[in-house]
Amino acid sequence: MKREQVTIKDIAIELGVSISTVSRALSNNPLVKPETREAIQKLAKEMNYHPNFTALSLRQRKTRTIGLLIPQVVHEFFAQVIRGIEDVAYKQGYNVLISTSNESYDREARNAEELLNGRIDGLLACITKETSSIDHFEEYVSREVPLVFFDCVPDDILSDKIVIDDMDAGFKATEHLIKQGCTRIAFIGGPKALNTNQERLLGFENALKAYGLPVDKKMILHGTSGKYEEGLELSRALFSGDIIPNGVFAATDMLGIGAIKNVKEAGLQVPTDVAVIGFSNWEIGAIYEPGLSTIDQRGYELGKIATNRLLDRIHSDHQLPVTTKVIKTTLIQRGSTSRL
Amino acid sequence: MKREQVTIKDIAIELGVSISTVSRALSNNPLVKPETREAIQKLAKEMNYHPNFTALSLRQRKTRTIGLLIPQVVHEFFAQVIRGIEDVAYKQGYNVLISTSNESYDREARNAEELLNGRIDGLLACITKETSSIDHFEEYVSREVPLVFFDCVPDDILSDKIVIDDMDAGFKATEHLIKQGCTRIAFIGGPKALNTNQERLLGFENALKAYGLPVDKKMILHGTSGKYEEGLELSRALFSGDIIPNGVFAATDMLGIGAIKNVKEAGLQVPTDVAVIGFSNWEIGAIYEPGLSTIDQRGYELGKIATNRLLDRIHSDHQLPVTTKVIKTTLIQRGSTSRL
DNA sequence: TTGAAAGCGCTACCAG
DNA sequence: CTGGTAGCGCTTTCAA
Repeated sequence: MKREQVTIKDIAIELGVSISTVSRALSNNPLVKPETREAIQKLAKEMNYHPNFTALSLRQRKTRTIGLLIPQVVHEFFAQVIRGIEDVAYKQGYNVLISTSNESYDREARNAEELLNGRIDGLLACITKETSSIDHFEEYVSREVPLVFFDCVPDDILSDKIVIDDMDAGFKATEHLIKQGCTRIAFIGGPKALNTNQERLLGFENALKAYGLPVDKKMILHGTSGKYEEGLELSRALFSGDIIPNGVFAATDMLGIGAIKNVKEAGLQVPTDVAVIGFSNWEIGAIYEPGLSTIDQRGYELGKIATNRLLDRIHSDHQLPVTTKVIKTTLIQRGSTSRL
Repeated sequence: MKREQVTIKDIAIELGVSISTVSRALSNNPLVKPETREAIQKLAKEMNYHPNFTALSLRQRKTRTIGLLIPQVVHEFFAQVIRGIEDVAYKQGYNVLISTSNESYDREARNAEELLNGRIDGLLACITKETSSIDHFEEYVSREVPLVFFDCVPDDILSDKIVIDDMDAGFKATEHLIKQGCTRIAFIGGPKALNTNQERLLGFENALKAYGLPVDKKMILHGTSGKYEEGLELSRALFSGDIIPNGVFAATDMLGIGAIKNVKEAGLQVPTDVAVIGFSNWEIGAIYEPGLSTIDQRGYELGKIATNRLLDRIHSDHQLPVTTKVIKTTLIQRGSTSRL
């Protein structure tokens, strides 16, 4: 049915030489006589020869493909990460095989196992919100298949990790609110169990303590999705309590925007009555009114760094020591916290 | 260095049987004696055997991988498309190899050629804004490698295409503005050469004509990026002209939001003075104030339909007729056009 | 019911 | 400088 791909055998027959010679000629092996080589290369071009990728992979035991395992794609942060990965991978002639778990632990585990069959040279992974057991990654470690985690990483695994300094970022965000004169600051975050979320909260609490402000558990609320609607709800709960906050640190931009919306609906002014800072630096925050102050999560850099690390590991002929790289974030101030 | 993957040969040696028997046992071939089969399967599990993907691909001449060639990932529409593709692909046991062209024609061409080496079973592609020549896709057609275009598709190629009905959508959007009482309606769009953009403009003009409104070339402006900042600029140009529009059809949501922002800054009210409708139904439009009316571009469905079509083609043992599927869009009305 | 052997497309070794 | 051959891991015919 389908016209088959041209193989070196076809070229060899056509020219009456051996396959070995064709193979050598095509890889510019100097042992081949120049005329022979040119004739072969010319014919190869004419016949539209492309080396068969699968055969090459099998032979050389490498696929020039890296796997990417993430919870979702419809997410500005992951999209940025993918762009970083693609940019580095493309330059080095690698392809990216994408596998989304849809925030499902089972799908993540299944995908991770399936990719462990020699089809990728290494894996970049970000675990889901609900991932607790990491058995499905242990075999990468024991088989020494290059594996680099980024952003949401498991604690107990001997593997490279690239993360942003969530605690430091949480501290900076909270400190910023304090310096803008906020005295009653609330935290609204994503899933309680998520390690990035925990770190941001820790930074929040540390900042309050550092500046002598009380840490009030009633001012700390957790959601599940980290989305806009949840921001609205959590904010409603917050502003119907005993103590009305005058500052809110939201662990995601969408929560932050939901919070602002609620505050405005409650007849309060942002930032005068309540200052709000988000987290991630999504495009929407710059466009929303007022502009949302936020922490830049640097997805693009994260993707690039993780990929470079993975490729280093892939190309290294000896075991590299396992490292955890922590990336510092930057604070972006916009209208939602500009009180002074 | 790395601990090798377990192969059927290892199992065969361990059990003192031939590799053929192991192969058969693992594929549940009924010819194998039950006890032998069970012993083999048990050992395979114990040894953590995973069939080598590359060897399988080479042998069976299929990779269970589909290629995806898109201009960018940091784009809500493409993210939705990818989600649709992944969902269908995952269910059918296919993996997705992603290749972004970064809106560069050269990179698109290079990627397309590189993927034509037997590493994918078929390709899903959306061409870039600047793609004119499509030589790099012709070989897919001549070699009968399954190829399905979606969204931005080339005109002159004998290949499946899945597109949304941009002209109809443009008509609907404009008609909606007219029915809301707009009489001087402007169009702001992306690159003039982009076929989706042209279709939307055509629908716009048709609607004006159908309702007896004049088509004024001064009220039609094109940009290059389709982004927020461009919306601001185009809108500024529009509102500093002789005729002040009371309705704007923006060919992307970001252009629409830029336009709204500019209108507000100019001291006019949305939707009372100027009604604005966008295109794509990005999340930001629902959150922005006022909410942006828009056309739902149905990226998720587009991705699903395109993938199903591609897989049909991959699985079919005879040449399927080439089809173009046109998907109807739906209008979503929000505050930015609710004048009545 | 099992084994031997060919072959998918390619590279690399060993002879000549 | 060139050809023959083995082998990457697997399936599948053909023989036994």
